[in-house]
Amino acid sequence: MDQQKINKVFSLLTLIPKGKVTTYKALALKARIKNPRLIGSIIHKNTDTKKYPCHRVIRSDGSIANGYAFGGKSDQINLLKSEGIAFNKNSTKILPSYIIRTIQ
DNA sequence: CTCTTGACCATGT
DNA sequence: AACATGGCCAAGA
Repeated sequence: MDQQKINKVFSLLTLIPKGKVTTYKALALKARIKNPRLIGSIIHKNTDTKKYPCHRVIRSDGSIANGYAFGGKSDQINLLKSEGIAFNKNSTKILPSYIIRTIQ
């Protein structure tokens, strides 16, 4: 992986406003990465929750990814709820109005 | 160099 | 809506 693309991904993470989330696909498009899986790989290695809000990144269908390395899905959901993000009835998916599908 | 794996996605059922 | 399948392509073993 290019270091440039990695930096791009993390700088984009810092741009996500509190109370919103974005998707792996959106990040991949903006950072010119061809496979959205690579986004997950990148942010999994650099586990700096304090610097970068990796809990604000979700799948394109609105559900939470499996591999969150800080207590799993439930912790991630709680973090997002504490930021004011609402979920559906099962707490499995984020409501579409909170999701940024395209990054400016 | 060749496999296997993955914080995914779109499509079909 | 929920599940299965195949595709994707770069890292790592």
